[in-house]
This record gives sequence, C-alpha cells and structure tokens, in this order.
Amino acid sequence: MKAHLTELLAQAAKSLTQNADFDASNLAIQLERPKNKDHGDFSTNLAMLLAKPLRQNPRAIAESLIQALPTSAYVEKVEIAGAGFINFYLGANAKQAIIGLIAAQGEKFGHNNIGQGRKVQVEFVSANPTGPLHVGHGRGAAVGDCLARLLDANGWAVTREFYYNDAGVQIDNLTHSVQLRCRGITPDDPLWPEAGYRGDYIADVAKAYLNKETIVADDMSVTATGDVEDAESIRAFSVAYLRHEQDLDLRAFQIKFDVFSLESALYTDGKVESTVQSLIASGHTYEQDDALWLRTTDFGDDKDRVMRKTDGGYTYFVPDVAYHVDKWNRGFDRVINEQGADHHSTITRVRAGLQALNVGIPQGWPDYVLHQMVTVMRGGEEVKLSKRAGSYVTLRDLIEEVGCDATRYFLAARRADSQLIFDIDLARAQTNDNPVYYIQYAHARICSVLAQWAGDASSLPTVDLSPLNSAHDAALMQRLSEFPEVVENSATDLAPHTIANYLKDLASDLHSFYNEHKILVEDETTKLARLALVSATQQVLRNGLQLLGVSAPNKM
RNA sequence: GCCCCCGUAGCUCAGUGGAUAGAGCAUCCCCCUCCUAAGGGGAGGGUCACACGUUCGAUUCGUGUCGGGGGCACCA
Repeated sequence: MKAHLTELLAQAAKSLTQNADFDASNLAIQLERPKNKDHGDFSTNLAMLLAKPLRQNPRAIAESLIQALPTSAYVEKVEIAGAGFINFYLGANAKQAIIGLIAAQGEKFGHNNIGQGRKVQVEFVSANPTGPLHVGHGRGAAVGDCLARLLDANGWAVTREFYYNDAGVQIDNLTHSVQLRCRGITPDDPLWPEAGYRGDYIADVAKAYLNKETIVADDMSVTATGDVEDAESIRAFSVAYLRHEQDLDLRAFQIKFDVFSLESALYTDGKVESTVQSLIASGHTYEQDDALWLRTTDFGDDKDRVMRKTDGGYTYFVPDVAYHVDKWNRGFDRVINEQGADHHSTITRVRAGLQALNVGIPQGWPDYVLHQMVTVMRGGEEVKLSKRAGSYVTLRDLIEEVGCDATRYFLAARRADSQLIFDIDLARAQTNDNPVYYIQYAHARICSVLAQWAGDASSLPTVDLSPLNSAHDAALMQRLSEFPEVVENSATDLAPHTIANYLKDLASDLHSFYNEHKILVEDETTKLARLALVSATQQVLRNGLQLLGVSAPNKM
C-alpha cells in the first residue's frame, strides 16, 4: 500500500516539475503513518520539500500535487492539512485486504527478502569460561538472539557465533583458584589471592575434578585426571566445566549457537602469527621500548596501541583482529558483534587493525551493537548477590525466578544503549502490569474464541469482510498492516526492542476490539468477518513473539 | 582530564526533523446476566535536564554546560 501511494506521488511530482529546472526523480518521497487518526491513514510532507526548489508556498504545491495525482481504487479521499501535509484516506477495501494477505503468508507474514540470502554472522554472549552467565550476558543473549531472528526474517543467512577466551590471565586465575580449592583452601583464607575467583561454583569444579568426572560441553569433552599438581589438566577441565555450565544457562534461556570459536585455536592455527606478519608488512607497525606497536592513530584512534608486550606475549586485541580476519575470510557480507558497552574501546582498535591489513575490508566493518548495564531490583531494592556466583546475579537464577519468556522479553524490550532496570516483582507479576502476559493473553484469548467457535479456520480467508467497518476494526487492521514495516525497520536499525513495543500496541488494539465487539454473535456474516480478523491477529502475534523467542500459549 | 551511551509524566520507558509529545504502572472515577476482568473506558499529571545555534519547522540535528553510567593499563 505504501509503495502504491509512493508511486502515485512520484508521478504527480514528475508532472508538476517537468517544466522546472529541478529533477524530481531522485526525490526521496517520505510517506508516514500519522499518529493522529484525523490526519488520515498515510501522510506526506512532499509539498514542503518541494517548496524551496519550486519557490512556491507548500499549500499551493500540495494543491497542484493533488490535481496531478492519478486515481486509485484504494484511495477514498486526499486532503491538504496544516502547513502543507497531504493526507491520504484509504477505503475500507484497502484496509481489509491485509487479512487475506496474512492468511496467505501465514508464519512468513512480515518477512521480506532484503538480505537476499547474503551471509551475516551475529556474535553474541561470548562470555569467558570463568563462571556462570550473569544478567548482563542475559541481555546480550536476548538482544543478540533477537537480532539473529530479525535478520533471518529479513532474508539473511544467519550464523550465530559464540567466541570465548580460553587463554590468558583470566584463565590462569581460574586454574589457580580451582587448584587452591582442590587443596582445601577457601576464599576466606589469607592465602587466597586477590585476583582469585570466589564464587561457590569454584568449589564444585574442584570437587568434580577430584572425582575425575567427564564433562561434555556443546563444543568439547574433557575428563579430569584428578591430579592436583597438573595445572594443565585443571585448566582444561575447568574451562570445559564452566563452558558446560554456560551451555545449561543458554539452554534454560532457549538459545542455540551454530559455532563456538576459541581464542586458543587462533594461536594453534597460526592465525595470530600470520596476522601479525601481515600487519608488519603493511608498514603500520613500529618497534619502541622493546615492544611492537600498531599505529592505530592512522585510522582514527587517539593513541597507538601495543601489539606485542615486552614479555613477548600479544595484547588482547591482536587475536581479536586475527579472529575478525577469519570472519572476513569465511565470507560474511556482514558481521554484527553484540557486546556489553564496557568493551567499547575495542571497536576502534579492531577496525584499525583490519584497515591496516588493507585486504579490502570496508571501513566501519564489522557492525557493533553495545548494550548498557542491567540493574536488578526486587522489592524496591537492588539485588547484587547470588549464592552461586557470589558477586553478581546469574542468568539462571533469574530464569528460575521469573521464567524464560518474561526474562527474554524484559531484556530485549529496551533500547540496547539505555541502561536497564530489571524489576523482578514486575516480571513475575501475573497481572496486566506485566507486558509479557498482556501480549500472551491477547493470543490466548483468540485461541479460546476460535476453539469455542469450533469451525473450519481454513474457510476464514475467503469470508466477506465488509462488516469490519468500526473504528476498532480499522485500528486493528491498520496495526496488522504495519507489521512488515516494523520487522524491516527493526532489522535495519538493529533495534529488536521495537518488536516488543509493536506487540504491546497490537495486544492493546486486540483487547480494545475484544471488549467492544462480541465475536461469536448470531449474525453469521459478522461472526465470520470478526473471526477472520482475530485469526489474522493471532498469526501476527505469533510471528512477532517468535522474533523475540517468547512463546505464544493457547491457554493461560 | 579525554572518549562513548543516557537524561522525556511521581516510577519504568517509547517516540528521534514535522501537525495538540505517547504507553504501562501509581492516583481518582466507571464497565463482568456477556467469547478468559491476566481485560476495557475515562480523569488528572510534562518549560521533552539547561543554554545557544542550524532549519519554513527542533524533544529529535550541532556546540557548550550540568546530572547518571561505562571506558580510558604493555588486563580481557
């Protein structure tokens, strides 16, 4: 419908400007849905945009545009309003058409092929295997998974990837902590190192290690030797144990990854070394103070960065650059890294490293979506501690307390770049305070009506829709027709929260409609038309909830 | 000190160049002889942090100030 109106306007603008020395063909025609119902179904500011080049006042231009507008079977009325807005009022037939479209497309309604099957990788969570996942990882998981679902719905071939650092200082600390626990030393002992991990789960790892258990994680399997002196065995076992813990966290959150990437593999495969050699060959490096530096200031950084430390080891961003070269070589047209905002400083360095290599990677590749911190509240107070992890709230605690659906919804329903307050009491509430239940309830209500009707739903797409002429009918149909635009914009902006907002609005329209109109009425034509409308609504609620990874229950 | 994000109703948050700035909660008032009241309708509540610019038009863009958070190591 939008494309249809855009075409009408383009033709009008063309005929209007053909005598002026101004080319209207490359004019970006903006068509929006007015917030105010009195401003029609669609509105354009085209006349205002043409005011300057044509040197006429906007209202006069609007007048001429309307005169030049080709006739359309869908447009009922066109009006000029305000400073020169042109408002379109659609006929009932145009609005009702959406019901047939939804029925025909089913679970594909709202999807498009903008991605054209191109490869995109979404890297998210990427927690180091040093403990259970916490709320912050949960936010990354909810946002990242939803991004992946959105891109999929927009025609991209999506790979979900989890990268973890299984080498380096943090893992040394982990190994040491487990080893101490094996020897019976606890965190309250004076011998316990400052950098050691203090959570109770470290004791669980130690116990399992001493029992010579075998751990099978999603991407590895390790059996403990039980030898307290064997640091290498402890390291491998601890990493596997905690990776497995994280697998369980992710399973509880219903998130699956296609690929797990290990930092250590970048070293063993020689990818780090070859990246370093390429960087040296690029001429963007130099030696100073016994260290090797990358001149990241050539690419917009505020100071150069050390690549190889005086002790011979590489700094963290070097394997990170190697990892992204690997992503590029794997043929991803697009890469989106979903991370906590505390990793913000890596962006410039990784991109600088990739540009320095000069292998054709576009500037600004890869994309980043950074999420801000999560604060968990219960009973009006901040929750800071958990039994398992000690110093932070774990994702699994949260899922166990409020459920997977509510946790996913709340963590994905806010803009990623805003700080998020997670109110446990609200997320648990089984009342209309809680947007998750509000949306799911709309779906369940429809299911209930359809079940009581007990008719053949496959006959609904072809029924006479003419009884759908009330304001509530129109509002609901309009909302349904917006879904494809929401799915597209949400992916373009990498903003999954707009899906959550849309669903809340859709549920609201459904509840209003439901309250105003009885569906299972005597009059057969009216009944079938309303059933067709709620059936279409049910489909869109499902499709939307699917994008969030939230269930659509038939009963509540 | 420098960099990034945020600052919108009492609270949690949408909106991000356009026409009277929205929702939910909270407060107050209505609606179940009726398909799930986990619902609906209505009222009150805002100098869109502040200032100056750009624009026909700024909550939205730019600069600065003030708040909140995060990052500024040869840690990751």
